[in-house]
Amino acid sequence: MSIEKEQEIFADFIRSKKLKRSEQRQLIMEVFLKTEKHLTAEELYDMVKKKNPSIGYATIYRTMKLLTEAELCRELLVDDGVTRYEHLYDHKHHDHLICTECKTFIEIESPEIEALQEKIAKKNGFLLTKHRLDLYGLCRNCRS
Amino acid sequence: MSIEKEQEIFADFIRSKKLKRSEQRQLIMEVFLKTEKHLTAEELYDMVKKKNPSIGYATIYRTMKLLTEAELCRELLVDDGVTRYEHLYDHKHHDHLICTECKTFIEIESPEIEALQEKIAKKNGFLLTKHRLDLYGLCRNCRS
DNA sequence: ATACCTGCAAATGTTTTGCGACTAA
DNA sequence: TTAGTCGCAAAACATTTGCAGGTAT
Repeated sequence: MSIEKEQEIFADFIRSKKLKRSEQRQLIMEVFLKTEKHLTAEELYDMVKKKNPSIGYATIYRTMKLLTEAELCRELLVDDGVTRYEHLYDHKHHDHLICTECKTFIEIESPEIEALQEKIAKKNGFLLTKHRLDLYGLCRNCRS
Repeated sequence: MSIEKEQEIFADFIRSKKLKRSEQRQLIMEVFLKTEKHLTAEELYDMVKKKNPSIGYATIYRTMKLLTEAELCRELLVDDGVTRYEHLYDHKHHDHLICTECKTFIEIESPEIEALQEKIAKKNGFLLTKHRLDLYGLCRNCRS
């Protein structure tokens, strides 16, 4: 899975905002894009630190904010109080099935649920801007 | 709407856990139960402080944990990072429609959505323990 | 040369915890 | 009397920010 398109989008974003490219941002972006997981800032920090031991937490957070702004990343807030980051580019909207034991994230999609949500919002006079559906439970392995 | 039944449940809970009754817990419980809103710890603290100015934050948090254990309260985690508390006793399971502007919470219920969730969980081999559905948007008043 | 960036440490905001004094049982 | 409880201040935790020095354009 190539990450070139995303890198290009980020480069454009940096240029359009009159920001600068930097080694650190480049590295953090690569680590994030090459890992198809829902990573926490800490996990990202640990991975990036291996390639650049002088990196600071602040740079991780600041870069992830930029990637989020550039729509390459989505911040995921789950019930354990730690923000996770997931790929957004070329990913359809989806929700999550989360194993509370091993923290596996499975992405799910349900047009039927989305339709029902719209119906409920409409009935209550709301203009829906976003939603969040997390299903928590035990995965096949952790049920035993 | 009477709160006697809930008070009785809490008294039983306290007894069964070999804890003690106290003025502070009684007061916090009353303030919580008499307010049919989704309160934050801070809001609760402010309200309780009016009746007992010496109350501390820690007592609010500790008491709300007890009420949650006693199943009189549910902790609600929404995207602004602040925990809110809502009544649980005699309240059916429900989700929320939240106005991001005025922070109005509307409780919603959808057996159809719940059924679809179970179906998705089953398909993925998950044993569902809980879920969370928040719909964010603008309410009728805030749309203008 | 002029922004912008970085790492660090300090600050933030929410929630939890340790502790000595206090109080219900 | 002996647990449990309280309020306080300090700690914990994830995240953000100010700053002085460094870097891309």
